[in-house]
Amino acid sequence: MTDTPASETPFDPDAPDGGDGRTPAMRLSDLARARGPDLLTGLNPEQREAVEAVEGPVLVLAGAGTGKTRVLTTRLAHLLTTGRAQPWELLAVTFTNKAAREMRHRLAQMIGPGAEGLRWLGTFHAIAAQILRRHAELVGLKSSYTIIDTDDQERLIKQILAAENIDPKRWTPRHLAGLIDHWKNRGWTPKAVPDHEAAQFADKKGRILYGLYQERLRTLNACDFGDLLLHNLEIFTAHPDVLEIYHKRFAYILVDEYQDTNVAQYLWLRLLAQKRRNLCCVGDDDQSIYGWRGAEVDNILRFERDFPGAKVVRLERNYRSTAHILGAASGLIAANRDRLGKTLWTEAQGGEKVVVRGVWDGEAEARLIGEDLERWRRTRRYDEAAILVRASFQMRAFEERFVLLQIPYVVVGGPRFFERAEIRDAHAYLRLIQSPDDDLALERIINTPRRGLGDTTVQKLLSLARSQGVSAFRAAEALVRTDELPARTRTALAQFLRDIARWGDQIGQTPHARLAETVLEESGYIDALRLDKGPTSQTRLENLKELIQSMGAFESLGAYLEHVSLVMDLDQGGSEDAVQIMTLHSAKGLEFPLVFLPGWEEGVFPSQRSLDEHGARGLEEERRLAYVGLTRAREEARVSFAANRQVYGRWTSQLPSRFIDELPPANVEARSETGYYGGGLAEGSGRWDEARYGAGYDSPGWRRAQSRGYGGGPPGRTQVIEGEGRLVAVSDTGSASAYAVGARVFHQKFGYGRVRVVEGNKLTVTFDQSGEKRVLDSFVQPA
DNA sequence: CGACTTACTGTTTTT
DNA sequence: CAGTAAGTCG
Repeated sequence: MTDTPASETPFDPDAPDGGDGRTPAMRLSDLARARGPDLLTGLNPEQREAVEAVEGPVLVLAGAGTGKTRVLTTRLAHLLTTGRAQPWELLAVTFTNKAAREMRHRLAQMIGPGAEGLRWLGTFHAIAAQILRRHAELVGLKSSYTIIDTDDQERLIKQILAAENIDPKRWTPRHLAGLIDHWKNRGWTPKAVPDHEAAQFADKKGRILYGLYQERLRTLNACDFGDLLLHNLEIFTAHPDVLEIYHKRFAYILVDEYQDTNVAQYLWLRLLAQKRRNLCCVGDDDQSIYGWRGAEVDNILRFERDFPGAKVVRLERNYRSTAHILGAASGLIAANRDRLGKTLWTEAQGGEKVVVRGVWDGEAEARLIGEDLERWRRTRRYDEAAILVRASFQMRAFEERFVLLQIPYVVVGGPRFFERAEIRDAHAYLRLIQSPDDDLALERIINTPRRGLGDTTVQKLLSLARSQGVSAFRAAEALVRTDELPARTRTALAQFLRDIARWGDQIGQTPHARLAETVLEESGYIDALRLDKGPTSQTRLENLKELIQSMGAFESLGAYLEHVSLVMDLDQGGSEDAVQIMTLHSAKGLEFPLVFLPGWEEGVFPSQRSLDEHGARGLEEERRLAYVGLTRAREEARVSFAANRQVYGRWTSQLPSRFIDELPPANVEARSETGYYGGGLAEGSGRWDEARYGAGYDSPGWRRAQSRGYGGGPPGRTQVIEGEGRLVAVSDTGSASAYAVGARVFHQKFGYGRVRVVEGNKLTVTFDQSGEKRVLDSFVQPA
């Protein structure tokens, strides 16, 4: 993200945006005349409507796989080529850098290099940061403010808690950081936080602490991610003249993934759009999966109320998946109450049904999927397949299995490059040499590598700094001129200060990548890492090398640091043929021919925590997550669940997810692996070998019963789930359990126990060895 | 100040 | 179970 210097007057209509007098728009309209009509050809009627509804508020409800990005980019291109707007008059906001990059790229394919002129295409945060740079003084910051990450944020809060004598064990810095984040997401300044919210932390000190934190940030000339938006809101509401500038500037506003906006972002958009009302929001309420981080589905649900006369366009024609996959996904999501309602359809005929399979445990699940993948590989590629899990702890079983089978895989998402400690350390050095007053950077690396400046020294330094009202660096400079410190400490500190100053002097003279190298070498950081015989030290050295390499692409050190603070994202070059393993969250927006959806078990998916903490709302979000998962599949989706799973080292008995019951039977094939594994029933006890898992599954009666819960189904329906020639689960979905309270039972994993509670076919059993568990009655046998 | 042991605590993720 | 963070000892 290249930034223009703050000194420029960007709002002058004659600003040099276009360059040589022939503005991009003129070039673009020439282009339009040349090949105008083909921009809209190939769009279906709804897509076309969404593109051409140019004036006034528009809400585009774009279901999964309905060509959302195409509509978005075509709309931008359309605005430009028809001459309605100049590139710099378009505000196009996304959530991720990836999405912004993608949009710019696709636009460039449509209209050529003119796409470069869209200076206001970017993430909410990047655009808010740009605006804040220009008006920073209005909220008490300098335009050179730094953007701090969550690490710094927590450290700062920790200091504040310590200063306020609050027990950091009872009230963790992370907890407060989370609350403050939440408040900022809602657009609340300290004053605006409602009492009942503020009272949540440390005996009603929440508001005060939030205020102190904001104060500290201001003195450090820093802000966190939430502040970028919040400060924008403050500026816009307190300074109508500034807002006016942007009203003039932004002729058309476009928002991607509108269902993910939080309150602050919503207010921001509303302020910017209220004058011209040319706001087009694209989103899908059914794919809102970020409620836990502040997204308000409500924003999309009430769009028409907020913008009276809004045009609503539904994109429902899906170009991605087979009819069965769509049917399964639509059936599932229909169970949600809070939705605007869309029905995906496709002209595609045929295709496989969604496969649902039950297995004994997590290991068997990994084995089964491994085999599927090997079979798939005979005709297709590994990178066409993805495994989408609810939580990352599920990944390990697959990784272990794939290493064994030598199936190549990549874990997408994982720990981020810029979040690694060594990268943050390197950045802290660079930040410090650039602005020595950056206390957070100083604190991070003053004793990294160890140079004898421990906790006591740092504490002394910080308290001195606070009492003098100066930065820690300045305080240190004063301190080494006194006899306050022990001789050794004093020498070490003096040396450190001299180093920082010396490196600082080299900025602008030494190329910044080279300078970074020098700093890491001369500080002893590299040496310390070389001496470290830990298993990760080698990788960390390589990471640093990569960092130095990537710096070369930037104009200056400042430009580089600005970039990393906002774009914590690196292009992941993944061209090898490998199976992709990732969370459902990180799969949003992607698609794969073959998708595995393992771990569909109560407690795992839907996640117990979601249910506990957010009740019905949490469940609906989990269901949307399931919907997102299914709709990633182009050709085949395979859901699985295990009867037993090891979570945090403990074995737990699992119940199939309620989402499985909610899949329309017509689109599902409940596959027993019996035939394939050639096994009969290991210990058949008469009633078990009669039915196959699939037998009763398609019956509407069974399904209706299921959706009401396991207890109330038609009598006598038996569900058998098998794997590897051995009986893994039998579920009597019909009549009440054959077991009575007090009965002695045996379970393969948990051993002997006594039935304590019977609810339909679910038992609560007190096992002699493993304590109380909830199990399906079919997992146990009379003892 | 640094190495070692013990207690604890575990979703989802971007910016 | 497994990773980390804080606490204890030399």
